[in-house]
Amino acid sequence: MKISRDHLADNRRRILDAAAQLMREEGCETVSIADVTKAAGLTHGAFYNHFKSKDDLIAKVFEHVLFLQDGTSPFADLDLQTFGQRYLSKQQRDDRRHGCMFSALGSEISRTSPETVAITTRAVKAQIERFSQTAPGNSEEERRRVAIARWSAMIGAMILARAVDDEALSEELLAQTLASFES
Amino acid sequence: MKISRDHLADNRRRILDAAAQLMREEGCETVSIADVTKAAGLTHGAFYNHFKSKDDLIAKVFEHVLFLQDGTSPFADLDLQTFGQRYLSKQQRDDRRHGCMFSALGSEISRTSPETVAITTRAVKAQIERFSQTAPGNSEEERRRVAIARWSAMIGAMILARAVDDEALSEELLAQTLASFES
DNA sequence: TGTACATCAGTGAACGCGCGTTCACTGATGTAC
DNA sequence: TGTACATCAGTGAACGCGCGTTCACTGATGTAC
Repeated sequence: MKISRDHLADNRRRILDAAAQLMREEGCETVSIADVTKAAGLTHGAFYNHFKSKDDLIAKVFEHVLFLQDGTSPFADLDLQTFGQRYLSKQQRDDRRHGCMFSALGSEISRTSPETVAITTRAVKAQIERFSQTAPGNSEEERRRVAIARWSAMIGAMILARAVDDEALSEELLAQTLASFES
Repeated sequence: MKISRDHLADNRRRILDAAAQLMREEGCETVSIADVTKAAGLTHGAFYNHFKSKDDLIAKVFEHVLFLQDGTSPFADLDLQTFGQRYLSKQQRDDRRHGCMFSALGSEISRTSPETVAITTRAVKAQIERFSQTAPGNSEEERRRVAIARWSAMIGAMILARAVDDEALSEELLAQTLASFES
């Protein structure tokens, strides 16, 4: 059956939202198109009216989360230090579905399509430039260095904190990384 | 056909080596048992004489790389600063097959079996304790904090460096993270 | 040391299953008059 | 405004394919005498 144009755009957005959440939780490749369309309230056949392929969906999910959805994110306008405080928290660690793409899918990105890597590259550049503006330091170069090093530490610490089954160690990884930003 | 005991142990080791390399390159789940056994010079049926399941293989690969293979690794006995210099290099970035498990598979670890997560947890603890011994700082607590923060930054920077298609940016991510350790 | 036999790791066909993708069909929506 | 028709997004059966896993069979190895 044909549906209204509002519903069409809505269905596309629901597929993207569902895919963005499921992929962060289960991994890009592990999630199936049937899982995604079911979570969006559709059947799998509808998928190809919106996306060319699964690879295309992955690229569009990265674009959706890293650029289009950015305005609605509670992390959008934070300075580097406040971002770090919110990021290196138990809530973020335990909420993969709505968390950072880089800690949830980081090591999978280099295995995705060139399109996805290109979108990721733009996002990394933009994020570093944003963080450089509020990073501490006496020169532009130093602020950029601090922005890169601290953002890298956040991502690495979050990945390690999620990869261990020892709650005390997991919290220590987050807390000590945050504490190292005080200097 | 039956084979000698030397060959049996050798075949198991070759399966583990092949799996360790292929998984770091293509991801734990993406690699198939047929791929692994073929790379080890066997057929897929031989696999179940050595491992209970694919999940079992993944756990044994982590154990193999993180503990058993450790003595042969060129990174085994380095102090934190030298480790960082070797780690944050283009060679490491471009050689996923033989590189760090955490940057190659980091965001997949939390989706693996409890056995694999337990092995990873032991490895993270051991690595932090090792790095704490050579990290700079005036107290044991401070050295441990620096060890955690710098190791996290290495892993995050390597993941980002592999996730972008801009060579200059990629090298900057590695170099600036290493430069931030100079303080 | 030589022989006869039991052992068991490797082989490759076969299994059920879920995957990504296709497509004929449906029927509500949008449009032309 | 009302009617007749064209459009096209969603449905669900169907496709080929590769996956993890099983198993009867093979034949070199290890062992008992």
